[in-house]
Amino acid sequence: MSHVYIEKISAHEDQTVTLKGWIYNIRSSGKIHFLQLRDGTAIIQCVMGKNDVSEEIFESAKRLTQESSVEVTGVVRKDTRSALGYELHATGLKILHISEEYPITPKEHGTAFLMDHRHLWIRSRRQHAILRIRAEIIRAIRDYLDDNDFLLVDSPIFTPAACEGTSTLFETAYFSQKAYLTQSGQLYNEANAMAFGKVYCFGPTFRAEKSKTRRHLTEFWMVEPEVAFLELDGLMDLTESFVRYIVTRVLQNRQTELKEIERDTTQLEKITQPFPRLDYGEAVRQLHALGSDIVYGDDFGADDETMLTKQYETPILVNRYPAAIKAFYMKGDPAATDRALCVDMLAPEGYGEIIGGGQRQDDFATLLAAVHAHGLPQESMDWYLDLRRYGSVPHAGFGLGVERTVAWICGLPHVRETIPYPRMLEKLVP
RNA sequence: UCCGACAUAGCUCAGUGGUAGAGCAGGCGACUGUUAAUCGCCUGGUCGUAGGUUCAAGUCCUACUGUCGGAGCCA
Repeated sequence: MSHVYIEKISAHEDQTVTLKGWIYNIRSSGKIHFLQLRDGTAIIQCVMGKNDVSEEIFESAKRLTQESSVEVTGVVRKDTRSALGYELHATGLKILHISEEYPITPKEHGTAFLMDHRHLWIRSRRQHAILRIRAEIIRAIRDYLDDNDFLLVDSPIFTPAACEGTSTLFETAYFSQKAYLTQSGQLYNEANAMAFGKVYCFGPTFRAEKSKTRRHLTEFWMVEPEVAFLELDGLMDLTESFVRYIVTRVLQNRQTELKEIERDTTQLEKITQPFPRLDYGEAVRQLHALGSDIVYGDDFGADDETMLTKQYETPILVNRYPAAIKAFYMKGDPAATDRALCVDMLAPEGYGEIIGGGQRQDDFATLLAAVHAHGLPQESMDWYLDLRRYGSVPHAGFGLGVERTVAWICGLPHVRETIPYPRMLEKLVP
C-alpha cells in the first residue's frame, strides 16, 4: 500500500492508499467512527464503519486521543459533504502512539496560553494557513529578485557597530571583543552593490527595542535589495513592482489558505492600481486637513500613519522625509536641503510601514561629516567610507519587513503569528 | 520606559463581603453520516504571591510578580 499525502489525494480517487499522520479530532456514533486526520499537508476525514474493519481495529480506534499518531489505510472516495472533496473509507488502522492529554483543545484559548505552546499551536489549521502564506511570500520575494538579475549576497549577523540607532543593539561576547547582532545588512549591501551591481540580502535582523506593539519583534526577517546607478524615482518603481508581484503570487497560489483565515481578498486585489506617491510636505498637509496636530519636521506617529493610509486603497509611497529624522547614510535632496532622498511604503488598512529605503549618500566628504555628526566611530566606518573613495556612484536600496508584510496580506491583528517562533520583549521560550 | 486592564479547575470564563460554579478537555456509558457532533454519569480548586481591613475576603486596600492592550521607537 503506497503512502500518499492528503494534499495529493485527488490523484488517487477509488484507489487504496495509506495515510500517515495525527488525529486532529475524532467523533463516533457507536457503530461508525469519523477520524479527522492531519498529515501536515491537509486534513481529511477517515470514515470507519463497524463492518468495514475487524472487531479488534474498530475497538482500538476508541482509544485514540487528539494528536495520537497513526497510519490509516483505506479507499479514497469523492464526497461532496467533505470540505476537501474527498474522504478515506478506512480498511485498516495502525496506532503508532497514543497522545497524552493534548493542551490545545478544539475550544477557545487565550493568546498567552497559545504563545506558551507555540510548538504545538503551529499544528492548528489557522497557523498552518498563515505559515504557508509566509512561505509563499518568501518564495515570491526570492523569485522576483532572482528573475530580475539581483544576486543574492549574504551579509553577516555579527557586526562590529550599529547602522541604525545604537540604543537598539543586542550585544554579545565575541572572544576578546564585543559584537552586535545585525540590525540591517544595508552597509554591507552597499559594498556588495559596488561589487556586483544589483544585489540583495535576506535574513534575520535583531533590534533590542523595548517595544510592546502589534508591529514589533526583536528578531525579524528582512529582505534588502541594493542597486548601483539607481536613484530615488527608480527605487520607488522597484518597490511598487516588487510588492505588487508578492501580493499577486499569494492571490494566485494561496487561495485555500486565504479562505481558511477568512481574509477579505477584495482589499488585496486593489494593489493592481498605481501606488500614490506623496512628498513628506504633501503628507503633512493632508494630515493637517484630516485633523492631525503633527508638526512639520516630525516623524509620523501611529495615529498619523493610520489616518493617512486610510485615505487610500493601495500602499502609499511617502518620500523625502526631513533629513534630521533619517539615518546618516541617506543622501540629501538637492531640491530641498532639509530633506532626504528616502521613501517609506505604508501598507493599507492601518498596517503601517512595510518598506523603508532611499538613495544613499555617495559623496565622501558629506558622508564623513555625517558619521561625525552622529557620533559614530570613524575607524569602524572606514571600510564603508571606502565605497566613496573608490568609484562612487549613485545607488539606492530598501528593506522590506517580512512579518509586517505577512500580517498585512493575511489581515492579522499582530505580527506574532506571522513567524513560527516569535521573539518579543521578554519572550524567548519556546 | 510610560499609561491602562486583567490574574478563579488542564483550557475559556461566571462568581452582588456569608457553603467554589459552567462549558470544553480527561474517565465510564449510549448512538451507523458526524462536522468545535449530541446525550447521561464521573473526576478535577493552595481563587498569582506576600501583607492588611473585617466576626467573615475569590470579592475591599497595599506592594510585588506575570500576562494582555496602547504609546514612543522602528521593518
